This record gives sequence, C-alpha cells and structure tokens, in this order.
Amino acid sequence: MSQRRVSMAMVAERAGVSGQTVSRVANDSPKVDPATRARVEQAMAELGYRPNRAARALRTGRSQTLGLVAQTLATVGNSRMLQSVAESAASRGYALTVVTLGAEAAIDQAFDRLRDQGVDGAIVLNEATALARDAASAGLRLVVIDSPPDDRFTVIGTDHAAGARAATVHLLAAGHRTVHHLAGPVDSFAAAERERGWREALAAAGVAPDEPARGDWGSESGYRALERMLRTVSPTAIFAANDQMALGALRALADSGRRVPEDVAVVGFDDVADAAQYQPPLTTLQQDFDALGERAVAALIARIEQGGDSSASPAAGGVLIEPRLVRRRSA
Amino acid sequence: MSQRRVSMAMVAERAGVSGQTVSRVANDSPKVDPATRARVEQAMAELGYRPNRAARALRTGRSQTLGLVAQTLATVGNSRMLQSVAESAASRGYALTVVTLGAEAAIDQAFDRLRDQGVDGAIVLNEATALARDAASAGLRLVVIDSPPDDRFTVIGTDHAAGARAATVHLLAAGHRTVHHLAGPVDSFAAAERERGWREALAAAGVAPDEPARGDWGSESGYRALERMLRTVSPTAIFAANDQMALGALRALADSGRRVPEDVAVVGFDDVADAAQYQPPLTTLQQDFDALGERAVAALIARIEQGGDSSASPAAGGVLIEPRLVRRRSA
DNA sequence: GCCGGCCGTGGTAACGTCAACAATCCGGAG
DNA sequence: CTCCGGATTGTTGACGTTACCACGGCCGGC
Repeated sequence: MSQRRVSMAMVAERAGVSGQTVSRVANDSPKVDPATRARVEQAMAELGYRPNRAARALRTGRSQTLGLVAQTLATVGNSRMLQSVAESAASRGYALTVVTLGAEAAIDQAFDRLRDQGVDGAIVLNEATALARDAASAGLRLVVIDSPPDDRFTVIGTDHAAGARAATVHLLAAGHRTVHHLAGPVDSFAAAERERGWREALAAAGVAPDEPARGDWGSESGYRALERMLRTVSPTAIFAANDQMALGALRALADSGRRVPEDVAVVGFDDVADAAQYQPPLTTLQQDFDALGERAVAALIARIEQGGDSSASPAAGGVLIEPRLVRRRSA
Repeated sequence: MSQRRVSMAMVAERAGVSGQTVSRVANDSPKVDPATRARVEQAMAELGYRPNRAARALRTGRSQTLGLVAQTLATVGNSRMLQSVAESAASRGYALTVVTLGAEAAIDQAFDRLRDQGVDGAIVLNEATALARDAASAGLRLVVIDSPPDDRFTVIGTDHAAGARAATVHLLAAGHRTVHHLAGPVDSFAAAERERGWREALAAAGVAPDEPARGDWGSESGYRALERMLRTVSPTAIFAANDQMALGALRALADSGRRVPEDVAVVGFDDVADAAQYQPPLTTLQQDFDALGERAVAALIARIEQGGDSSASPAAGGVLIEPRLVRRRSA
C-alpha cells in the first residue's frame, strides 16, 4: 500500500500531463479532451488519488464545510434536525462540523470557533437566535431554524402557530368548551409561536384562555406543570407544547385518577418516535424535520455559491413548513 | 472593519518581528522572549488575528479535526454520545465533523469521505463495527464505541453484560422464579452482550432461560414482541434490552390488563430522559454517556498526538464503563 | 581573551491546489 | 501559403503556515 498521500503531481506524472490538467479533471472543467480526461481518470483510480481539502481550501478560500450550531444536540428535535442536515450536506458534497454551546460562557466563542474552522456558512438551531445576530453581522453566512424574521439571515422553520391552531381547533371541534395549554419555556421562539397559535384559535372561537402552565420541554416539567394546573382547574382538553411534556402530563392525569381520552383529551407536538407507544398513544403534530434540514442546507449553499457579500439577498428563501396532525387515541 | 482576513504577515509587520516569531507565539513555543511575546500578542489582539486552519493543516498534515461516524444520529443513545463527544473534542481544541451512513450503498464511502476531509482520526458508534475493520487497516486512526475487541482500534464501551446481570439479579432477588428477556437486534453487539449477561445471571441462579423475544430497539417493536410473548407465556419479570422497547412492553402489558409492577416487573436499559415519566416510572440501567464520550475522545487524541504509526500501541486505553441501576417503580 | 554553546530571532522553502496567463496545435479562411 | 481563432495544454506563482537551518549576541570555562 502506498506510504504517502497521493498528490496531483503524482497523478500528473503517471498520466503524462501537467498538474493543471489533473486539476481540471478533478473539478471537471469542460475544457479537457475526452481522451486526456480518460487517461487522467485512470491514473487517479490506479493511484487512489483524493484531492487534499486543506490545500484546496487554502487556495480557494472555500472549505466546502458547513457548521451546525446548537445549544445541545441531545434533544429529540435537534438530533433529528442534525441527522437530516448531515445527510443533505453530504449529498451535496459538503462536510458538516458541529458546535454545541455547552457552557454559557462559550457562547460568543462558538461562532469564533466556527470561523476559525473556516466553515463557509452555518445553520443555527432555534435557541441560539440572539447570538446569531452578532455572528451574521460579523460576516458569517447563516441560516437560522425557527427564528423570528431577521434580514441578516435566512429563516427556515416549522409553522408552529399553524400547528397549534390545528391542535386547538381539533379539540374544540370534539366538543370541548375550552383548551388548556401546557406551554414551553418563555425564551423559546417555537414555544411562543405555539402559544400564540393556541390563543388565536381560542379567540376565534370566542373563548378566553386560562393562563397556561409552563414547563421547560422536559417530561418531568410536564408532570409538575400539570400537577399545578390540576390544583386550580379541571381541564377536559390539554394542548401540550411538545410530546415530552405531554408524556409527563399523561402520567399526572393517570396519577390523579383521570382517564385519557375519556375524561381529558391531550394533544402534543413533534411526533417523537415513541409517541405511538404512550398510554394512550398520543395525538400530536408531526414536524417534517427532513424537509426542514433539506431546505436549510439548500438555502445556505445557495447563498454560499451565489457568492457575493452576505448582505446581497438577505432573507432569501425563507420558508415555513406546516406540521401535520397525527390522530391517535389521546384526542 | 478590516476587509481581508488577517494573516501572520500582517501581525508580524505590526509587531515588528518576523512571521516565524508570530508562528512561535501562536503555537506557544517556549523559545520566545516574554517581551516579544507580549508585543506579538497585542498585535494579534488589535488586528483580531485568527490562525488559518487550512494553511496549518496543509503544512502540518494535521487538521485538528475528529470525525464521528454513525449509522444514524437520530437515536437517543447516539445523540447523547454525540453531544458528549462534541464537547470533549471542543474543549481539547479539536473540531468535530459528523458522517452518517444514511444509504446502505454509502457505507464504504463514509470512511473515504472522512479521509478526504483530512480528519486526524475518527470515533465510530457501535453499529458500524464491521466496516471499521477495513477503515482501520486503511490507516485511519479509530476509536470504536461498543465493539468486540480488535487490535486494529481502541474499543471503549459500556459493560452491557454487567448491566444485564445486575438487572436480572435484581429481579431474581425480588423473588421472581425466572426473568424473560426482550432482546435487541441480532446484529448489534450491545444487544448480544446484554443478552449474554442475562443468560449468565440466570445460569448462575440455576434457571434455564426461555428463548428471548426480539425487537429492533424501537418502542413499537417492543410492543409487538411482548404481544407475541404473552401468547405463549405469562412472565412475572421482564428485562428489556433498552428503555424504548420497555416502553412498548409497558403498553402491551397494560393492554393485556396486567399491572406493573404488581403482576409483572419490568427493567429497561439506558435511562433515557423520559424513563422517569413512563407509567409506571421505569427501573433501568443508566449509561454514563458523558464518560464514554470523554474517554473516547481522550483515547483518540492520545493516539493521534503520540504520533507514530497507527499499529504502534493498538488497543491501548480500551475501557468498559459499568452502568448503574436506577430503581423506580416498575421493578 | 578566545572558544563552544545556548538563546532568541530571521530567512527560505515547501505543503497541494488553483487562477491567470502563455504556449501550442489544429483546421479553415483569405 | 500565411494568418487567425478556437480548443487544449503547460507554466508560473500565490494562498498562510510551519520545518529547517543559519545568524548574531551573550555566557561561562579554560
């Protein structure tokens, strides 16, 4: 097996052409004679040539690498987004490097790191919106998932409000007088949108909403929030801001002796893989993570390859994808 | 704001030294006068200098980048590993690029891609063990998580068998005559180890195991596997190979009118975030993903920085981390 | 007081690639 | 027959960094 890495020069020598011609073949430039191209390609294959990305990046200033920034990757939604982003990027010939915001102090470092690594652009997952602003003005090409619109970057996301309206309408249509909301954390854009959709649907039906109980997305917070809610009211329909909180809610309802859906109907949001195995199986809103990732990558690459400065066509390609109501037993 | 990227030459000029000295400061070589160093550092700060990774990689042959290979990242275990690996790598100054094996055909391409991107080494998550062999012999420095020992790469993992024994012993100690197993897929090393531990514990207690029911890790497969099991036997104690299958099992038991833990005790494996909100809260084995990721990164970097050929100290640093039994209501 | 050696520093080249330009070859037009 | 233009191919740097070697100055030892 060959000891050293194969460079263009070696391929060139073997094929009896200049390095430049090898370069042209590697980047399939049209200006190469078919016969020559064939010879070069054979030499590449024989030697097992692989272009050196570092050299290419140095020369062109493009690393063919995308960054993904997230507070954490260990949540259901983020990891599914990541999966989809990774595949989309790979299929377009881009590498993907991930940066998490672990410690709070590291937040401003995150984008620095990204730039050091020479990514051509980055995708930011929801919760980091605030700093995306700084980064964008610092000249990094960005696509942000689930963010309020901002002309410094492209925004892609789920239409959370529409989903929340669908959930609420579904419950009202089933005959419930009102719908109680188990909301997500206040600093989350997605949570705010879902809450807004719920309020809008209630308003449209002419009913005044109770103040929502609030959790932090985690299932345990859902349990506790519902416990609190049950101390003051006796809901017949609950719209939880995500499936995990809904799971906690289901347990709290069971603990209080209520049956779902006979006594209380529950709708979640996300359609996590396990939602169909909850007790009872959870009616929920399915987000199309694959489409989101695909769109985000496409938008980012378009922005990169269109070249130009990042302020050229700022919010181009922003899209909201509507979630789909999946009916199961819980409502 | 400065238009172009700041290079060493600019810093050198501003500090009145040669580029070489700037390089020494950037890599904090000891051979530089404190006063000079201070001047250079100030110049760096004023100009906002950031070393160019591509150039460095080209020159040194090291990219300060690690790869992570996984079949998918959208599972609970893998995403938690990823999170931990990402943070460990970042804290040691390495970037992390992820490669998923999406399509089957892409399997052999995955490692090629990794090498193209010039990673210094890679961490492989369990299910991809088979190809790790090829990659390792192809000269890539590897750490594999949850794999049978192999002298071509370092192996780090959870001691699945020990966890399974603990679960089984726990159930036997509670007075159950035998323990039924809800096993994972046959091609998974972790699943095989968990099954082995279960068999060993039963053997030690002198009871002959029933053939395990088998699922694919998913909660729905757990539901169906348990349904099948209930057609032939009436278990009093079940050890499920992971929490998600346990979730499906809980629902199947509820559907069949059995109470947990009164009629049937259930133990899972993983301690996913939601396990405490299952009905009833699930007794399970907690894997220390953070420790795994940390160790894996440490082992890989050690191997990289020790330099030398990859066959030098092959299986160095392999570690098994024992999971911890978390007792909740289900058993 | 001379010499060997260490310390801090600078100069030069090279890593592998690609952009710009120069060179060559061909056929066909004038 | 010469000249022109298009199509292919080659030559020459440069991207930003670091490895290697060389240089001047200072120290202590003889």
